[in-house]
Amino acid sequence: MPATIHDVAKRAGVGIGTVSSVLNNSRPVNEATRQKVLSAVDELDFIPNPSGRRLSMGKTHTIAVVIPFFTLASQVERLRGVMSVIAESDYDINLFAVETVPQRNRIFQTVPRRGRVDGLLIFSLNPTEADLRRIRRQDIPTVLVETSHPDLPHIFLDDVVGAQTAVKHLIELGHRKIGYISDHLDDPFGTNLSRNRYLGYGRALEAAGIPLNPDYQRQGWHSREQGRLMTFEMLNLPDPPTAIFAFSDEFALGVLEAARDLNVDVPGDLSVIGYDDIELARFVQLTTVRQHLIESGIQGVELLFEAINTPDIIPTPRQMSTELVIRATTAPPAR
Amino acid sequence: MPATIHDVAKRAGVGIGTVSSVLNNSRPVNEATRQKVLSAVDELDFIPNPSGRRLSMGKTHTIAVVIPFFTLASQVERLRGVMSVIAESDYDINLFAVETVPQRNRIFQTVPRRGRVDGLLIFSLNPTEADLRRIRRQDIPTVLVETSHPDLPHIFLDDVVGAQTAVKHLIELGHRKIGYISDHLDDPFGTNLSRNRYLGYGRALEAAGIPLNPDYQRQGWHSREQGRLMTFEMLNLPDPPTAIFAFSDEFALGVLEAARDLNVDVPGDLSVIGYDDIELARFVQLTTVRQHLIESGIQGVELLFEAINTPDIIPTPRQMSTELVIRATTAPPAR
DNA sequence: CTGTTAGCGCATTCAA
DNA sequence: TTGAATGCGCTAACAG
Repeated sequence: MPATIHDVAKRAGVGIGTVSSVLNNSRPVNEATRQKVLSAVDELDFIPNPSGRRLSMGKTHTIAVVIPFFTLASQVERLRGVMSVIAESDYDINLFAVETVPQRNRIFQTVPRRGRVDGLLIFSLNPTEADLRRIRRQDIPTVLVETSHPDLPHIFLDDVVGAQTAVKHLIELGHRKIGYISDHLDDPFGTNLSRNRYLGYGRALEAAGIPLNPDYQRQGWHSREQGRLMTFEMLNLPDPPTAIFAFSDEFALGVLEAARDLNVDVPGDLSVIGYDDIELARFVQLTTVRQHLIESGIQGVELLFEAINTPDIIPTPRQMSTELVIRATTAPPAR
Repeated sequence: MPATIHDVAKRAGVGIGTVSSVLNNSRPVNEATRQKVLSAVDELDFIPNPSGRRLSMGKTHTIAVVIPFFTLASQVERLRGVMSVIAESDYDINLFAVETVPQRNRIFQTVPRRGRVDGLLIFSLNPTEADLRRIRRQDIPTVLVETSHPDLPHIFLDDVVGAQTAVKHLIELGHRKIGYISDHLDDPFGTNLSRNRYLGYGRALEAAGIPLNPDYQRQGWHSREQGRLMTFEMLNLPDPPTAIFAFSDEFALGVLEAARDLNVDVPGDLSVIGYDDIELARFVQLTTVRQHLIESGIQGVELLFEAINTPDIIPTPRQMSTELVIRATTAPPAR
């Protein structure tokens, strides 16, 4: 039904090679015939069929973006960064949201394929050794964002230091009873985000000579609601913490919600600090650790384009800074 | 580099037709050869090249989702609904974010093509007559969400009624000075969302015999910040409104922010009502008009799949209800 | 400068 | 039940 290159060629009275040449500027064409072709293209509203093109060129002009926890604002902001640079390019973007482990495995097995996509942008997930073998064998450019691997270009964010900074801030304010609310330390996806931030938390406490208190640690599935529930438990302890460091802003919002429900004043009776600095954090005046989410998405695609355009060269990973943003949810403890 | 169907055929000692048959169950195959093929597939980690497949079958197994204002939480929630059903299907999803008018036009011109995608899901945007002609000529299934067109299947949301309900609520509380903060009534994308909600606003006022006051209307670009600025202006009026109906929750958040900055008590001195019921609305206890965002995304794809699977039949549009959700930002006026 | 042809990887028909 | 041949729409090499 749609016009093909043959239709255009016939209408312009030329061969298909000429049409292709005009469209791709792949070889010089006489200006007169060039115009004939162009008007035929216009009249037929012709646009080359991408599948034909891909098959012939061996490139898909498509990149896949793999995103776990798509419900989280932080992931969406990263994606936003990606979209902004994709829009300026002539690449298409294939979106893969992963919510379950089987889904994750299926995606890692089927998506990184030459002929399917030209590159892979993976958020927050660690490829297994098997995944890596496939990626290497298929020789498909792959960039990690918010995780890292020695063999793969990536946008690195130092979670350990980020978390440490946050907790150090609380300690400097005078807190000694500091809770940590997070995702499961060994999450089913093999992510090490929770663990790294936990490490930073531990180091900050250790540096201040504060022993770890298991009561002050809770883990649950990513969500504001879970954050709220865990906070309830923690605040109902006989000796509740005076401050809570949340794994993410999402969790931190749940903490704030719980505090509100329990009439616990923030930051008077409870200091709260989040992680990510999603847009909303500013709105609720949440003290948090900024991740430059949008920028991480932008740099991720940039790195990926580099990898795609310079085969045999693995772009050097980039490290992105993380910084404490002090707003209105942290203060010295009541006494 | 990646294995092709020929590699598999050779390794299994069969013809490529047989391999294809096994993979697609397209014709009966002897169990023994079937097993030979299957193990060859396994050993070579073979997955058919989508481009070859698409070219041969004339279907892409891909749908495009066109999303304006991707920065808005409401749009992301819709997309979330879409992703949840896509994940269960064997379709790929191509994402197109539109932020500018030229971008919009380019996308409408190049994306709705057979051979490019099997279907089109459009959020919040109205196709022009020219767009429609192309869609028809290319015979490409297209579903509209949050807008409507008599010739296209769509998920319809009655903005006029939704807005009217919201403003009626304010009037019933006793308000007579009610502001409307929105996107531009004639937005450059040709959307009529702002205008429809404005219509509902006007009708509610009219029904109560309250004259329209131009001072109580402000328009600006979608964003919390714009909402904040417009609210500043409005609250600085000699005779400021006692209630504000915002075009979206996003704007409403800006209103709340402005009120907070000006020390105007909500809902004591100012009632605020939004539109959409994004997840965040519940968190800030915003009274709003619920849109069932996620569900609208889900139903949108469902309709699209229907359209794809039953050619020649245009699925009947679906109407989704809209409902007032009263929370903590609305109350009777101070005096 | 331009027309013709081969081949990209696959599904599918036609023979056998 | 299966192998070989054809064509999907395109780019690029080849031949003029």
